Amino acid sequence: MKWDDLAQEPCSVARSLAVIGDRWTLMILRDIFLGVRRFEAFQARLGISRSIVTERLNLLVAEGVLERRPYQDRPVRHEYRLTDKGLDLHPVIMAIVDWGDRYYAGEAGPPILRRHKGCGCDFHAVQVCSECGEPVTARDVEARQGPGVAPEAKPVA
Amino acid sequence: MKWDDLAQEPCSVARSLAVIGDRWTLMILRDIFLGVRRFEAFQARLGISRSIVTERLNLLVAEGVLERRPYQDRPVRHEYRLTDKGLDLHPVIMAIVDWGDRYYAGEAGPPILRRHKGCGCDFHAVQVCSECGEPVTARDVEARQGPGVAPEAKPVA
DNA sequence: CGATCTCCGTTCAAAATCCGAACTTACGTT
DNA sequence: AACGTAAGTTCGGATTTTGAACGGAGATCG
Repeated sequence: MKWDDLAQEPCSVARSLAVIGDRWTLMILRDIFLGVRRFEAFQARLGISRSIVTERLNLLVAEGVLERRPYQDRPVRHEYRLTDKGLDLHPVIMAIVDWGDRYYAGEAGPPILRRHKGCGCDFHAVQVCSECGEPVTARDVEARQGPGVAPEAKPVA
Repeated sequence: MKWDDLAQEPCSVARSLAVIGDRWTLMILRDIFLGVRRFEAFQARLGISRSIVTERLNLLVAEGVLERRPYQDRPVRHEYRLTDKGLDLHPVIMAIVDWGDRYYAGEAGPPILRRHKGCGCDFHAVQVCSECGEPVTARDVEARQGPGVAPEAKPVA
């Protein structure tokens, strides 16, 4: 399998990763959720090749995760903003943050704190079941084939 | 910045991605959470180079995400199992699944259904605030520098 | 007016990474 | 003896990624 084949897989993980499954793409998304919007800022903060920044931003725009919009004329300058589809990636970033905070934060604590505006507390994200509201762990989940897979498709496990 | 520098960044996203931030690594983790445990199975399901499978599994073992343990003698054969640290990656995979289900599932629906053993319902994961239990979206979060960053470190935004 | 600066890219050769295919080891099976 | 299985390793060529330079459209400086 090649990278480009991922989007065709009958698997939501594969199809998502075809868009965001790349280190720099995810780093760009991290920055975007922190408020970074401009090409130069991404390039400077990440310290990576400009062509990679270009390519990743273009892909995210093409996939509807980001929107490229002018923020001034003469000369025209654009900034990249999250669409609703992009905002829905927040749980992905938060899940990654939580894991990193738990296993890779030093003695001092996490590098970034996040406050929930709703209740005013510093928090971390917890995943709960959409139906009963109870926390969900790996062992609480039973996966089975869903309707989106053709019968002749290769089995998932 | 190079890939290897990610682990040194004062950022939980970067440090996590240094371990799991790779398409194939995340695909391997997807399979593991579906119950796949053996080298041959990963290689066959993903259809990627055996050397990549080797390298990724070794990294995950070195980082304590997976455990390599013999499941038979003569000849010795090993399988890869999630450690507790690895099980804690479940929210990451689930967040990716949810996004893919929402934006890339076809008419028919998602390719895989997941049932919550606790309540018996098919569900999707919802992220809530650890403090107040209310759902959290990107707009509800205010990030600021935490204790794990040295004062002289470069600012996060 | 000419020089330099900013922002947002593009181009290109060199370096790093990835891939497929074959090979290896160590057993079991027919 | 020949074949099959599980779990890798090796290696040359294909693909990606990178750094560094270049472009261009306007703004600002002197």
